[in-house]
Amino acid sequence: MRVGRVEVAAEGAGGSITAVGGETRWVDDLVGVMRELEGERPRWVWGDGREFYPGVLKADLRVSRCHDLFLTEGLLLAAEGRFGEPRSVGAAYARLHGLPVPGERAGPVAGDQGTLFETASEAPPVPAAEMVAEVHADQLRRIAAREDPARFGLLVAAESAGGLIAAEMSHDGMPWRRDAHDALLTELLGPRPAHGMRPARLQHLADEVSAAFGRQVNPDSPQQIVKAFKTAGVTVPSTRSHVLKQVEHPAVAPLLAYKELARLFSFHGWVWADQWVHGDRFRPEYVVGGVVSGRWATSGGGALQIPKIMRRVVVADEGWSLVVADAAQLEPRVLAAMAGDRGLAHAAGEIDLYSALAQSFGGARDDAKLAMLSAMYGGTSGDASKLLALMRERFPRAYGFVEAAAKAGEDGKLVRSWLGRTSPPPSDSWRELVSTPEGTRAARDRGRFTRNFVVQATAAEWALAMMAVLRTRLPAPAHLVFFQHDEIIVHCPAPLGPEVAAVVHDAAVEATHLLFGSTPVRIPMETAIVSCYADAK
DNA sequence: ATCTAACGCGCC
DNA sequence: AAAGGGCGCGTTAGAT
Repeated sequence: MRVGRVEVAAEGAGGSITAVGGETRWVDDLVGVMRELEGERPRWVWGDGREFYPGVLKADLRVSRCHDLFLTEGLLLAAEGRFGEPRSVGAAYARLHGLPVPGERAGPVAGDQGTLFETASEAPPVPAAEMVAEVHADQLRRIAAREDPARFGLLVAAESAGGLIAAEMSHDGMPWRRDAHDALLTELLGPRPAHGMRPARLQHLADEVSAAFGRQVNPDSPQQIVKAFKTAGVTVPSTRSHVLKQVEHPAVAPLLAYKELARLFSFHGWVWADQWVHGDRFRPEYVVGGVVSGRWATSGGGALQIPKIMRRVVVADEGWSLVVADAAQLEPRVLAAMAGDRGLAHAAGEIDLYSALAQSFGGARDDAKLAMLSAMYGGTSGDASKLLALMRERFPRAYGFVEAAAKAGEDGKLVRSWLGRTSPPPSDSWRELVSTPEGTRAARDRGRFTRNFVVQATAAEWALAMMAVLRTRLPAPAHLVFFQHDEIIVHCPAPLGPEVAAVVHDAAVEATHLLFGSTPVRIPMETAIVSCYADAK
């Protein structure tokens, strides 16, 4: 069903609302009016979902789809080679009208007070509805002007859906059993210590380290550790755990144990839980498109770095289940589809891509995997060069695809994902460095970045498309509670588990079709219906 | 007192 | 000879 776009701008409790092409109305209860209109499933157009949508959720309304001007502006600016310019509606409007751009870091202005910056700190004094309307119209024009407007439009829709999902996941929270978390910490570290103190187990390990060195050493200080080892006659280049594992010294064992537990204590300990877990729900702050490749980042809570050992405290509510699903071997499958490499696509039609690859190689699965990863990451270590030669021979189009991306990067050019997300340009200092004799290293570094960018960014947009589809098809009250690059968790009443798993499967198929049309490549999701996250795979 | 860089390691 | 892409974030240690 084709339905219209409706622009909204909140101002206090009320706001303005405009069916595109029609009159702008002021309404005192914006969310109430939106609730009535949502039945027609319009695409809501708003400035910045991070500000706008949480209030809508608090009022218990969820919308089907939106066009997020802030997120879209970021995609467009990057595609236009203007990476990093301010993305707010106010900034976009100011650019349209040649006004000072809020948030812009302009060059220093001559003055007798040293460094002054010409910055418009606030949006232009124009009604929000007017800014939304003009920026929206401008964005639609710029999307239409892209090389492939249909693909870019899909990217915009997927990114905007990501904005909805991120807000909803923060709103709903991920099940997180505070009592189980506390028990786990106590088991590993000892009881919760007083503020500013080490837990008993950590203090014990720290004392062991000092005893082994025969003097007081702070195990949190790499400098002190390196010095202490030197005094003991052992020279270490760093205190990374894989380095220390090679060292024979009585301090090593307690030190490694200390480092592991200290990280748990400070990153995901009691203080962390006090801040981020409430009512047995973990509510992190996601940053949609926070990584240049389009992956999400977090601005708090470290949701994308939760140690695996913590999975045991993620437990479904009584009578509910977690449907845990991840897209296995997503990046090589995406590469196969993008590059149109028939051989690789054939292998990517199998459940275990690397095994299929190994057959084609006539080698071991591990070799095939290393070859694939080296091609995507630009690695050349160990046996990789031999394997890469084989890769080039057997899968010339896939190999050529990532090589071309690497070459473009080395030449300082931009690269784009399948749907048109664009890499940042190299910095001025990079350009200077690359033109010098010592510049080859910098060029190769950027080549590796752009080589990986095309694959990682396309994988990220596949995941966004998959979630966007999934979100609209989930049977109520099932809802997404977690997303980590290629993995999702849905929380649902237990009887709905199998249906949700089926919907996840369908969403993956649909996303593959949306991006790549007809392709032999399959991007399957492995799903598990569990009550505890730790029980998945 | 506050900011920043480096380190190191958790996740994909 | 070795070598890989992307992040967040707590701690230390040095700079301001």
